[in-house]
Amino acid sequence: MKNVRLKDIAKRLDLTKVSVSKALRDHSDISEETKKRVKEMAQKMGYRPNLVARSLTSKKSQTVGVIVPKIAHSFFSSVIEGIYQAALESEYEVILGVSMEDDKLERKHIESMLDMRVEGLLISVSEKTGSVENFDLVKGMDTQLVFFDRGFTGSDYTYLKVEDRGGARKGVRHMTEQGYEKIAHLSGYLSVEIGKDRRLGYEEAMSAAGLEVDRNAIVEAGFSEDDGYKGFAKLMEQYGKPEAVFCATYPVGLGALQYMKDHDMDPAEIAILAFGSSEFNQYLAHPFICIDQSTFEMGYSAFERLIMEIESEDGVPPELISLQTRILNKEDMV
Amino acid sequence: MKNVRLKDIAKRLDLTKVSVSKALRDHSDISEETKKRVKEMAQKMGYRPNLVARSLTSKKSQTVGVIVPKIAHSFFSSVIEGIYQAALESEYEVILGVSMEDDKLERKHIESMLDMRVEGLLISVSEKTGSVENFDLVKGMDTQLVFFDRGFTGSDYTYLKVEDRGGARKGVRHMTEQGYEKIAHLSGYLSVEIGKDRRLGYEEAMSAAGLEVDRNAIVEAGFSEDDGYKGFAKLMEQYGKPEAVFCATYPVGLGALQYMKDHDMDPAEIAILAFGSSEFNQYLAHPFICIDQSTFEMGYSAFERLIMEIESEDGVPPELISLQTRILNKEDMV
DNA sequence: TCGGAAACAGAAAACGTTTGTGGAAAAAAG
DNA sequence: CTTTTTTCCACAAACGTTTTCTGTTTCCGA
Repeated sequence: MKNVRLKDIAKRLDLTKVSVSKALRDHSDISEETKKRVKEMAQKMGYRPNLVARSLTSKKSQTVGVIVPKIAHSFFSSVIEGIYQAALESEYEVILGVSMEDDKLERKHIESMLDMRVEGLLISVSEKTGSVENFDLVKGMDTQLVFFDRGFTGSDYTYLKVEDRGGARKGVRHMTEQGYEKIAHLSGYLSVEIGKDRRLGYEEAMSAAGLEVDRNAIVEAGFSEDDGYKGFAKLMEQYGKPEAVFCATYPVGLGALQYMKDHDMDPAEIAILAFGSSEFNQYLAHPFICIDQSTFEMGYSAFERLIMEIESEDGVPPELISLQTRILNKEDMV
Repeated sequence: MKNVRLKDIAKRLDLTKVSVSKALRDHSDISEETKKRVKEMAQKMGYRPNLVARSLTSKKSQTVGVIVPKIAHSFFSSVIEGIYQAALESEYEVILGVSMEDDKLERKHIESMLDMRVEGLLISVSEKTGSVENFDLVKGMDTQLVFFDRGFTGSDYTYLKVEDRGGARKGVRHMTEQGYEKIAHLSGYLSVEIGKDRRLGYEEAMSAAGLEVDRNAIVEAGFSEDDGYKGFAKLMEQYGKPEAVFCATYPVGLGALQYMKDHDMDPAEIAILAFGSSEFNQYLAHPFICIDQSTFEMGYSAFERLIMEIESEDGVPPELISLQTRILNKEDMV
């Protein structure tokens, strides 16, 4: 009753394990009659195929690895949900690893996953990962690699990212169209690609609207809540109160909000436009206007793309895929 | 350079694959000298052990499966983070499956995971899973099963849950001690264990404080945001405005809050006590008082426990483990 | 100088599958 | 009837490891 193998079924039916294997997989070698007998016996004996043995012979693990910097963060958990939705519709299992923003740990995960012979890897790189060399290991193996959200533009791998520059432009234009003029910007670190791109989008939209791009209206804050808090403080000091502020990320927006609360400012007076979104947005006393990154779709598409690369016979050239953003206003909050 | 096997290393060094295998694992059969040579060659050739082959012979996959109803939900993503933290400190990889609150899908995941020969399963059951029979499959295999958060009390498996009744009691007592008297309750479904237990705790704390348990002050709402919205509406109708309301879950609290916003009520006038918590709580105009379930710890402990059961030689009796809650006030919000 | 232990390495078998080849009997075609 | 084809199944080998068993040297003490 326990740990039934093909051999055990075979013995009971006076067949060989090979025939049983074939019968279970509906191979044409086997008669309908026999197939039926085999399947019934397998059921009765509680047979469960051993996928690790199968992987060994077939050289296919039907498994992909996913590595993210963190989980308890609405952006990633939503992307992951997209990944899992796509996985569900595929025949692959998913091994998830969390790098906790650490390149050494990221590397460790890659190694284990390669050793497990995953057929593909879906990675959003850690903050600390300096270069694409961290992934050279993959080259020696029959494993496809696809980056999502955070990756390397010039690499040999497909990379799905949001269209930062265009998204920022769209968001800021939305504000100018509403009549806002004194629009400040708490940017991300300019050393990071998305920080730079979002800022470029901001500048472009301001210029396009015929508004001056005031150096003092821009503060290089960072990406976290804490960065937002400090950045907003600096902004108040060097620029004064804006009508609206474009924040590089949702958490940065939260930090700014916190500053206002702590300093008895009325959040109603300053509109916040944030890159990113959160399902909690509607509960804020004054919800942000969000440049939504369609996180779920990113996960879903990234997974689909990876499988495509795995299953393609003769290699797919790597692509840089930019996903469109959309503006979430109060009205169309979920 | 690609797909190097023990045999390949052996050939280059004029050894057998067995010796190479032993050398790499520091077996005492092999001289230090040879070990060094082997390791260097392995490194040079880019050897990566094949864990699926290893699993097959050792009958240990060093892998556990985790099944949760959903991911993009702060409760679960935080528990998962705890699980991953514990996994990191262990030698096991984690395969994650999402049941999307569906028992059929849950079952499908269990089957695949068993077929992959995971050594253990960590499950928070779906809403739809009626009985523990959904897990009978596990019995036939060498796989340990541990429930967390949602599980079955009378089963043959260890179950880690939060101490709902005591937590609710503690929370409500906290309110009565602050002087609140008209405390209403939006409960979860009473058919569900945690719904019933939290309500019992509420009633006990009210009685203990010498306050009347008013039937009209209790509405059986549910667990979601939507349930909270409707439940609060009903409460207003049948009971009127309370001084405080104890919500069965954090989302229920959000629903109630939304109702207030939609009906021009001042959220400041009604304190919300919620079972559960959220990292966004501090950004609400009037943060909830939370009965925190120490989600991270639950994930961490559940994983630890599972590994313990896997590695114990001669079976561990199943346990019902209750985790303590703690009250999060505005002051000690992170 | 002998006996025995320690150090080192190889051979064979096993883990549970799948794939490929071969072959006997039955069925179809001539 | 023979020949050919088809149907059905068995056998052997392979996937990349680890484990157990066996064997050869070397080294040491008596």
